[in-house]
Amino acid sequence: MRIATWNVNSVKQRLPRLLPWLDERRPDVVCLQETKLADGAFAELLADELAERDYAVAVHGEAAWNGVAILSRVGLEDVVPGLPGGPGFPHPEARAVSATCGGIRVVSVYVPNGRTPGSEHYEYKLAWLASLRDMIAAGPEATAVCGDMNIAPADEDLFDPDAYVGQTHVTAPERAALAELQSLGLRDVMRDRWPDERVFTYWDYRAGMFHQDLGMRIDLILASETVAGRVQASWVDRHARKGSGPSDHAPVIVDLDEAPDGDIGPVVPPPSRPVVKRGAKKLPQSP
DNA sequence: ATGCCTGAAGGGTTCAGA
Repeated sequence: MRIATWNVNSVKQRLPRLLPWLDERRPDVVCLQETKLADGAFAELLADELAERDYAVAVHGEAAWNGVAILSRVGLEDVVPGLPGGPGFPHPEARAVSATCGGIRVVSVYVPNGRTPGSEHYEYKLAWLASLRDMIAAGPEATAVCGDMNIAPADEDLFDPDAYVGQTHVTAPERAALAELQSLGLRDVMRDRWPDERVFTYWDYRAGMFHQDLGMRIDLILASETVAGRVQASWVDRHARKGSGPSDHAPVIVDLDEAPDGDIGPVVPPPSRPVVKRGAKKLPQSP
């Protein structure tokens, strides 16, 4: 069973990349973020294309901003939009959707950005993460929280830690909130598999950041013990960040043993990129 | 010059993203 998560940065704009990617990677479960479409518009755009590919769909979106979805070919039950009782800004936003797929409680999340440490939006981010933790704590053991956490778990997840001092995504309260979520027994399966690898999932569109591999690892698959124990492969699909019209995020893909159809899928793929010593690369400055 | 891209909304420019 193959699970993937991808912040597509507008599913409408990403359609020419998303559909071929589904056909190439053939994930069983896909968590999408930043769909940026209301549910009706999502269905109008994608319902037929996804049905052709045997995907059932759970969407929770809004026009223009945010929006999450789960696509599944291994069942889609007990769909819950949002974080019940969770905070808003000021109103609840479409940043989470949960469903049970192939026996796993799958949650697609788009954690608030936070904008500036100490701001209202930052407090909202922390409150939102606490609410997510509460929901996961009340759920079943077999769980996978997948999505754009908007937190780099450690300095190793940044191309240049110095460039992020004082910024969101790296502050102690954000990392503590993530650690609290993980303390429920969720493992960062990507980092477990590649403990010393330079591996990023997001690269700014500007200044050729991707081509210099100046990025961050903020898209995670957090799996409970029984799920993490089934991981056969875990990688970042950097190919999806290349070429024309990419999202600024790359998908994270995890393969579990015992796919429902008995097919474990492709053999273990190569690491996301060759081992490169972490350097003190700096963001190129404008003249 | 936080706005070197990109997307979206609503107009001909602003805001958000991380």
